[in-house]
Amino acid sequence: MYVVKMSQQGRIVSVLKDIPLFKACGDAWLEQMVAQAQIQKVGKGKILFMQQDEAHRFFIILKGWVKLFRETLDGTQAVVDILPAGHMFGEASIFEGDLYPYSAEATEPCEILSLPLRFLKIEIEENPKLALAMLSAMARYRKQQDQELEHRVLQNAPQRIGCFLLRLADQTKDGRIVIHLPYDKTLVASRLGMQPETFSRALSKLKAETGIEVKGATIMLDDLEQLSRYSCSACSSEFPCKDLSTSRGGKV
Amino acid sequence: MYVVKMSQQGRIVSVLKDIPLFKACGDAWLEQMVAQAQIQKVGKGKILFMQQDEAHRFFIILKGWVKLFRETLDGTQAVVDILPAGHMFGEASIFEGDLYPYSAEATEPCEILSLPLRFLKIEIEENPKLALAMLSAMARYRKQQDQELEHRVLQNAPQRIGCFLLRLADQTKDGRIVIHLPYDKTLVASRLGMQPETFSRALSKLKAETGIEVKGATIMLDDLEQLSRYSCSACSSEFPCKDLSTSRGGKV
DNA sequence: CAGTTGCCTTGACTATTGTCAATTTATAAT
DNA sequence: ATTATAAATTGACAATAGTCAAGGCAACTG
Repeated sequence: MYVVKMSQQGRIVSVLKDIPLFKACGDAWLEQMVAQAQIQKVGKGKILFMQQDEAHRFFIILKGWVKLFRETLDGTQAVVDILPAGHMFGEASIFEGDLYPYSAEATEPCEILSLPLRFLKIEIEENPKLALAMLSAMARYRKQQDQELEHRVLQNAPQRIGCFLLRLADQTKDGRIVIHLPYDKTLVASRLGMQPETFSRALSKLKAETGIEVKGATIMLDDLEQLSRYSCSACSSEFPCKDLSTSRGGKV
Repeated sequence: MYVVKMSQQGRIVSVLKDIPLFKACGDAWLEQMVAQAQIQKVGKGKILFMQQDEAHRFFIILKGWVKLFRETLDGTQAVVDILPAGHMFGEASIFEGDLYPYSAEATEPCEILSLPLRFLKIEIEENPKLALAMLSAMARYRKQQDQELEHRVLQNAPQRIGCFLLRLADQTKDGRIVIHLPYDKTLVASRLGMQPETFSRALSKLKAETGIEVKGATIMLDDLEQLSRYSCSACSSEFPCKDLSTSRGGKV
């Protein structure tokens, strides 16, 4: 872990500017923030923080994927989300009594930027624009969570996988499509709330039911309709999904 | 449905003042809001709005319980929440492109207050205090949703029922406790994401495992530990739950 | 290149939950 | 009270997902 060098500051500022939340913040504030930034390169499996830890900093992923999860005393995990580069996490603790509401772990070698929560908190209180942006972000997240819960209730394992794949694809595209799983199947399974074995069998069933081709982490479809007819029938929203972020692969 | 009479306005204002969100708003604004208020008395099963309807108003429950749900084309429902008197719903559509993100139905005869969303939206944009209060409310909701999702993954049916019961009880209290189910078992079942038959059997199992007594909608325990040992072992947070609202029975 | 490791798959079995149908119990209405 | 109506329970069975153990495959390592 190291404080950001002058030469890197430009890079960091541009990363921050790519995050919708910080559109509301002036350059002066962003630069002040970046001065407090730290970057850490971590290996696979590195725990960034544990649920209920005191939250002093929030994080932005520069490289790699991060798993957010909650776990019981006996070690069983419920995966909250798996986030790609460009995404932020840990910032919600501002509203949770300054405790992290979940644990975070690098699922592969990652580069993680961290910033002090205190400054964010103050700025939210003092900059109404940022407060509004934060509201939008929270609302978007809320929508995703509602949908996630719905999927767990209404979709079975093969349908959830189909839905997951559809959301990885460019839904405006017609015709043949190739999808790459963004991370290990085991991880995808946990992200979808099922066991690896169930995932494997469910993917086979999806293959049998829809005729998709599976080759390792690569999935090929003749067209999206092949999947959407199977998966989206058990969803309250119709295809194409209206809530997809530009950076696909993780919830915003 | 009727516009609120002068004689009722005082009552409405005091209802609004009991909602944490509106602590941030001045009396003048509240009265202006109340002038636009409507009250409707509705029978059981009345649909207040459907998912994806254009959202012009948000609602506050004066009497009765309201079910929020999402449903697929074939009519299968995923219950998002079931709210008691004093709670607000439909306000999140401000951030969802002015469409309701779920459907709402009265689960029994209800008295429902509705207010224009437009004014709320404007006030949120202009009153930073309200924006911050809204953020807190959203954060609280988010926490609940995260926990809900976790419970669905980590707890089985009897454990979820036990958890539901614990959250109805006064968790500071020691010794013998009597709990009343706030609504039909069928509804509780849907709230917990299971079939009525599963609920019935799961409750029997809970009874067998923990020794609670069940008599219709009344449940008696010797002490909370009886339940918490059974249910909370499959939860990432420890007992007692720190996130309970004062008005128990529904999520805040 | 052999050997190790981790990921993925498969089989056999169990546990949990859902479905359908029948019945009992509770509630409300006349 | 008597009936109509809805809610809850129960049994028999099916579907879905989880568990445990074994084997296969591929990537990395020395």
